[in-house]
Amino acid sequence: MEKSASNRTQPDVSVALKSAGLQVTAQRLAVYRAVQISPHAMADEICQTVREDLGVISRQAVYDALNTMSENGLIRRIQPAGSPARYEHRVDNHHHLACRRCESLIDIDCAVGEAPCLTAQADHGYIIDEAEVIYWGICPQCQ
Amino acid sequence: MEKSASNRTQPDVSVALKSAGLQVTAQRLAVYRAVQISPHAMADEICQTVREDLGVISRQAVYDALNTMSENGLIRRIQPAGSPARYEHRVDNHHHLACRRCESLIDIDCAVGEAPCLTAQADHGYIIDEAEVIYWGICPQCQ
DNA sequence: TCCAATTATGGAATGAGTCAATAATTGGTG
DNA sequence: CACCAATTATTGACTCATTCCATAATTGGA
Repeated sequence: MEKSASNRTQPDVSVALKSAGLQVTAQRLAVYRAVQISPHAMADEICQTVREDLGVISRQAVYDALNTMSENGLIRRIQPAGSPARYEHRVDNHHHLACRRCESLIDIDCAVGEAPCLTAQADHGYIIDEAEVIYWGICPQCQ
Repeated sequence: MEKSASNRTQPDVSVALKSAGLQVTAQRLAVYRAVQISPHAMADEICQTVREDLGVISRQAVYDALNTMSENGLIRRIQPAGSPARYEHRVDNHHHLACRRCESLIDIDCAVGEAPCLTAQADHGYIIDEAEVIYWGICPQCQ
C-alpha cells in the first residue's frame, strides 16, 4: 500500500537527502532508521535507539537531523497537545488517533480521501497546504 | 450566532464554575475575562492582562485557573505545533486556521457540520470524543 | 464564628528544545 | 592527491513554558 514515501530503503534516503541539497551522513541515516523502526517516537527515544546503533551521537545531532529531515519532507513531525514532538517516516496524507489515557498514537487514513480535508469551510484568504487532524479518544486497552 | 457557550457573562461563568464544583474566585473570573477579551492568547499574555485588571496575581494562579477551567469545559486549550498553549472561550465545535509565517490563528467553523468530523475512516476500537483540526497555511497579510 | 477544604502565593525544579562556539567531516577544485 | 571552503557534529550553556512543593490566605458550610 505505501511505497517509497513510507518505506524508504537506505539508498532511497541517501538520494532524498542529496536531492534536498543535504549531505548524507551516518548520523542522518541512523536517525532515519530509528524513526522508521519506531514510528511516533520522540527525540529522546530516537536518541537512545541511534546510540545503540552508532555508539555515540550528540543529542544536538539528533535534533538537527530530525529538524532538517522534517523541513525537507523526509520525515514528519507531529506534536499532539501535552506530548513532546514525535516523528514518523510516513509522509503521505494521513491523520492520527490519540489516546487520552496512555498517550498511544496510531496512524489513521484520511477520512475523506486523497487530500480533500484541505477544503475548509471558508479559507479566509489563507493559502492552505495542510490539514492536521488528531482524533482524541480512549484506546481499546484503556477502556 | 454563538450564545452561552461562547459569550458567557460573568454571572454565567460563576454558575458554570459552581456547577463544576469549583469555587468562584476573583482570579478565575478575571482569567476568564482575559481569555474572552483576547482569544487565542497564551498564558503569559493572559497573565499580563489579568494583572492590569486585578493588580496582582501569581503566575501559578493563572496557570491553575486555565487548567481547571479547561478541564471543566469552561474554556478550551489549543496547542498548535511550535507554539505555547493558547486559550479561547469558544467551546463549541470549531477548528482553527494557522499561519505558518506569523503565528496568527483564527477560528473556522467545522467543515462538515454538526460533529461529523468525529467519524474517522476506521476507529480502530477507540472511543473518539474529539476531532482536532488545524489547517496550516499562509494568511493574506503574509502572502 | 469557626474549621476544614479549596485556592493562591512564591520559589525552586523539570523537561524539551535552542543557541553559540569549536571541532570534525565532506566533497569539489586545482 | 592534497587543499579549502562549506557543511555537519559536538559540547555545554541557556531559554522558555510549565509543574511541583510548601506555606499562606480565602472560602463557604456547620
